[in-house]
Amino acid sequence: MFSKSCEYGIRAVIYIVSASKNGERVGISEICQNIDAPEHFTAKILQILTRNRIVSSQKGVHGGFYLDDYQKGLALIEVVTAIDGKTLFTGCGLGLKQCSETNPCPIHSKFKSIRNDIKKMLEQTTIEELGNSIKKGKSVLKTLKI
Amino acid sequence: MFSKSCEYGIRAVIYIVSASKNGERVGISEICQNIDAPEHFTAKILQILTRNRIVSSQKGVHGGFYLDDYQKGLALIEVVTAIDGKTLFTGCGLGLKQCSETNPCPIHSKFKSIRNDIKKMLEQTTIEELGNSIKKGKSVLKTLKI
DNA sequence: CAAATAAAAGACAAATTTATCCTTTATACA
DNA sequence: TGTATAAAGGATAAATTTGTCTTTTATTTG
Ligand code: FES
Ligand code: FES
Repeated sequence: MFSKSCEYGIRAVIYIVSASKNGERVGISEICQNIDAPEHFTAKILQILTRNRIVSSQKGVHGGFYLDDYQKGLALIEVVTAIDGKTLFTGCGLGLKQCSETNPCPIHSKFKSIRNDIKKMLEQTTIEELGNSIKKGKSVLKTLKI
Repeated sequence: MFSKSCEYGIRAVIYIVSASKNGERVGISEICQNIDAPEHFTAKILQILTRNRIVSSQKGVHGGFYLDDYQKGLALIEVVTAIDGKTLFTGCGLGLKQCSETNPCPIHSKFKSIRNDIKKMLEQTTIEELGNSIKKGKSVLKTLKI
């Protein structure tokens, strides 16, 4: 569904929101420990999100990553499109060069419906909402004991 | 969503069903020309499907691939699981080592719902049904002019 | 200003997926 | 029976994704 990069990216932003009380910044090593992701690789993904103004960052002492109020309200789809692009929402389910209404593949109609459901879900879900779920202990960002 | 292998595999079986009138066999090169897929690679995917008894094959003169009546009635999910496994239907949307009801990730509930929709769709769609759509000219298996 | 800190960036490496080529095996049919 | 045919299978290669390591840049703080 999502690429590994995207999975790490989503987990990272959710962790940042859930962990940074009153504008505190969260370092990359703390993030990766808590979401069980490779540090340098995840750092690169956060660079993408920072360039796309989905997360904020600060270098130097007491630096780290954080989300401002506007960014917290962003929907998950912003994170996904920044990392994986929009192929998931526009591409053909059978890999035809382009999804088309006039020359559809055999599963076009059924696939389109699912594709739209995914899009809708990602549009309706905010980063903050998921962060709150973590804060409340209602969900986790890494599998506990293997 | 699906791997390239799976996309080729699905398109191949649909083409075979749509093209083999009265039990005729279809050769790999004909298949690949009509679904716009790499020949040797697709051949390997059809080997997997043949080993899993989702398609039938015959070596030698007048040999090729075909589906018997039972196979035509198989649902698309058989093709997908044979090639991509069942991760799409059981795995965590955020890539946690395992999807769990008791320790869910923040999007578990919403993702599970979509995952089930995909599964249901693939269970309810038969290969034959999609082949008929091609036969009737209602859909295509490759993008015409680029 | 100098030192310490942490993200940004670039280069490289491993792993996986996708793709190609060549040989072997089974089958039909002349 | 032997030859042509087409799938099966094995080995290899290219491309992409994922992961690691090192250097550079920006920022804070003393
Ligand atoms: S053409 Fe395949 S999903 Fe639209
Ligand atoms: S735990 Fe993530 S989808 Fe179930």
